[in-house]
Amino acid sequence: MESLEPVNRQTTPGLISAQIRARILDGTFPPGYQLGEAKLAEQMGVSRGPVREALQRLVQEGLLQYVKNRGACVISLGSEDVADVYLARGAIERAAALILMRRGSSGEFDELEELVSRMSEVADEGRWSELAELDLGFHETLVRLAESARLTRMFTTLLAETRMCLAGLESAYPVRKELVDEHRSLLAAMRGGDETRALELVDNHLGDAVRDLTGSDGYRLRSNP
Amino acid sequence: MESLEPVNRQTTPGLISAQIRARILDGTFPPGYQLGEAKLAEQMGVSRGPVREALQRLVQEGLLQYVKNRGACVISLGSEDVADVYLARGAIERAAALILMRRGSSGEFDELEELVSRMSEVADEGRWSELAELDLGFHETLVRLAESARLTRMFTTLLAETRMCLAGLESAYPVRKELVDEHRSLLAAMRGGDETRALELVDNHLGDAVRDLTGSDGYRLRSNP
DNA sequence: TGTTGTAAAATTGTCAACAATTTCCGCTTA
DNA sequence: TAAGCGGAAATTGTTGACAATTTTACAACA
Repeated sequence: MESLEPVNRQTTPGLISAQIRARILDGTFPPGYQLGEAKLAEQMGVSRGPVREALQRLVQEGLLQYVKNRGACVISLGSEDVADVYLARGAIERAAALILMRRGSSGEFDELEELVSRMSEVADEGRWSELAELDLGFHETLVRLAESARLTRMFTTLLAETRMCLAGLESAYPVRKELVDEHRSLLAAMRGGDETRALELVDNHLGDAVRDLTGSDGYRLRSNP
Repeated sequence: MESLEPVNRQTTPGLISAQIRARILDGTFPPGYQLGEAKLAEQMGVSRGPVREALQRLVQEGLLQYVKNRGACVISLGSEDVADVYLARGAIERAAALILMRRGSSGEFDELEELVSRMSEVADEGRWSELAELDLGFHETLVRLAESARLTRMFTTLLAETRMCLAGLESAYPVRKELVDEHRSLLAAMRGGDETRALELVDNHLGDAVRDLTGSDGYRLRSNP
């Protein structure tokens, strides 16, 4: 017998927070921007209650900062924060990679393979913004495939913060030539079951990203000599 | 000149959520218990607004579940959830251990040494509940010493969920004889800079905990043969 | 007896108004 | 001119009331 999916309508604060989140990530609300409850409420045609709830949700996600009696404003991530975001991503992604490798079912990797192929195409044609999106998609998929509710939950927040890091750059996304190759070789290492190498590649990949974003090397997880 | 600490008065929702959190963790509000906003508000002498905000905060922490139009109730963690909590803890704690080992300054470990000593004392005298608290304290300290805001933030939630797992057991905390030794040898491995062994010990330690909590082995990160 | 429809009760969702706090601006004063 | 001091304006925090939804209870009916 077919199981029926439960209907889940969106809640009002959910819709509101989704809109604000999108505005933050696409740069409409830049870092430091102060979000007045009354203004937002009027613009969206609701009262301040649901808006407050939405803002608080975004604070928990790490996209907004709340100061008592002074409201919410978009966080601005310094280079230390960028390094910390990628450090935390490393923790989650290493665990996800380990789970996939030790699970054994190699069919899991096909979805990742597909993404790498598309990255390769897109990179050849110089569509950099799409490449950036596929890059994030690869990592998001990696964690999702691990099928851990908590790893996924934590990574969702980190992914949003990563987009903040990228949006913070006025310049274009600093795409490296090696980006596609790095994903390809990571995938190969995972397929081959070479745990040590796979974890090393995850670290290096994220470390490279931090170096590109911050200009210096603030990443704290260099491999030992 | 002495630096003056900024005064940070607690916000009302903060106080409320702290109280409710304590009630959940000490078992006053058992898993599945439904939390009515009006009742809580009356008991604490505030209106429903701040209570809603507090509840939402606890939902984000993973202690409550929210169903649209039906309010919040305390989550009940099945054995799958227990395994997932410890899996996620493994991800964070492995990263923290790596950071500490690669940082080099061995003075960091003294605080952990102190905790292990106290664990040993307490275990000899059979004060099990204190031992359980020190156990959690060890892991909390391990992550805090890594000085990563995001690792700490994520671990706080996982620690609360761990306490939920422990509170869910009507029986006493299943303390193992090996508990103290496991911490001691982990600390030794970290001091010695033996990364592979340290990570393995973290995995085994958490895996053992899951086995004791669920009765079966639901932990997904066994070491390879 | 078991199911269906309906109304009452209880609970959550939303709103608008009021209180408390902070910020901003012009005035005074040395 | 610059610092200090109100007071007004703006913003957040909290409240109580009302609307919408869900649950529960109970009667009608096959």
